[in-house]
Amino acid sequence: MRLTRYFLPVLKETPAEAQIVSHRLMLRAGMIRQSSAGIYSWLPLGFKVLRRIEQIVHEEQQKAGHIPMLMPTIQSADLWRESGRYDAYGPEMLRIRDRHDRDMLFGPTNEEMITDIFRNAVSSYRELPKTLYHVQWKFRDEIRPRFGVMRGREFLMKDGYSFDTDRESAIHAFNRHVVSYLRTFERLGLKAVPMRADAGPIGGDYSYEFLVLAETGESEVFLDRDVVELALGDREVDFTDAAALQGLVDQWTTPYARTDETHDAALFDAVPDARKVTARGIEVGHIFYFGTKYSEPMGAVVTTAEGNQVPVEMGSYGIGVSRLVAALIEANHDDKGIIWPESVAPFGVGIVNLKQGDAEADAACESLYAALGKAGVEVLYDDRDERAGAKFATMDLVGCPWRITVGPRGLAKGVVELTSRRTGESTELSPEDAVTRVAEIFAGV
RNA sequence: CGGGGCGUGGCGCAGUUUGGUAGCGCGCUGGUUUUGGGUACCAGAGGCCGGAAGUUCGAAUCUUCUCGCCCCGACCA
Repeated sequence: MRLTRYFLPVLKETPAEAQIVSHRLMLRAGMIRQSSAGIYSWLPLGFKVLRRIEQIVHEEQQKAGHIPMLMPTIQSADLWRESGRYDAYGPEMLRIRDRHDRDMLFGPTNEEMITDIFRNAVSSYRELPKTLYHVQWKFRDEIRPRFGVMRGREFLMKDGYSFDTDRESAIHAFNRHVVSYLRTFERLGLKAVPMRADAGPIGGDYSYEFLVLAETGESEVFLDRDVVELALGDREVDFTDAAALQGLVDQWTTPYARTDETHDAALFDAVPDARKVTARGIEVGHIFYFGTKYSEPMGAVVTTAEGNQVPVEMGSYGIGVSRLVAALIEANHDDKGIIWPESVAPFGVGIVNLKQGDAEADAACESLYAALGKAGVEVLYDDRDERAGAKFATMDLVGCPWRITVGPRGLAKGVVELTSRRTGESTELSPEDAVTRVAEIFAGV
């Protein structure tokens, strides 16, 4: 993308309303604009990142055997009256009325709707297990929206729902989610830790939340260093192997890891001092196994092999997709701007033309731009007629992980400069080698 | 919802206490200059001061009502 043809309204100054770093940077980098309290438009750059994250979430869900679909944002109140949540949910639910005076609502979650779909279509244990999911906009009328998309009212969430005949199978579904979430967050370049959680209003007896570790996180977390050091890496995971999954889950959930809300000082004290870690985190995922909480009142039953009718065992599993954009920035920034991990960067590499209008510099940039595009790398070419300083500042702000700097001085020596946004390290190399090098970096992403 | 604060050009702000008809920086436009980390100078454009109703000869400024936004708290992905 050529910057002169893109829509990237960057701000030199920080808008007054933004308090936390991710909100500031998202506004300054032209990723979002507020539309009203807690509701944002996603400008092209922000939208690109949002889609990148969504794509990774989809891929990892499907690797785990979960089935994508899409449910509507607007739901009928009747379903919620069946589960009893229409009254229980309170003013956080945005209630609306259609022209026929029917009570509708903008969905804050989809348990009722998916249960309804399920009960109308499935009646035998033979069709189980199944896990369905979608990525859809939700609305929760927060009392006080804040921190940009971190605590917005409208937000993009991946929510999945598992259906199983018995508890054992349901735990397997739960474990698939634990491991697929670990993989998802790892691919996003984040360190996320599952922590035992209170089930909260969604209910249930088995619940973990996933916290991304970031210095500016909203909640205090207490952990055993052992869990921080765990990583799946390139390990192959067979999601159908219940025992193997249980092993992985145990590995991640046995070491102490709690948020301040569920923190147990006595248990934490049992962790050797050298391994005690106190940090800050941002909740980016929450998973629940809640059994028959919805299937029972809503009559979602299947016939078992023995001929009995039993309510299905269910779980629900959320990832805050739009919130992840902010969490990624909280975990990856410096005082100049954002530093995207390669896996989600809206543009993998930026080209800075130090002397726009100089025939040689222009030509060198054009051929780099074409070659990188051909190599499958997304490029942001700053072809504005701006000073070098302005171009560097913009590139740093929007956070391209790599930058190629092209100017007459270097070209006279036959080199351009390849710089890592994260480390600031630069190497001079020929334009051809720069393309090769960048292509290598992104080949594995 | 309780407590606090703020609405003045695209952004950041001053002016409000002591009413006299709007100003600064950035950005924007044109020009000159400059050119390896947000260049300097010149000349411009752009605001019915969130909205409504009052008080007054006169309101950004005082009064009342209203709308919006932000911060702290309880709540949440």
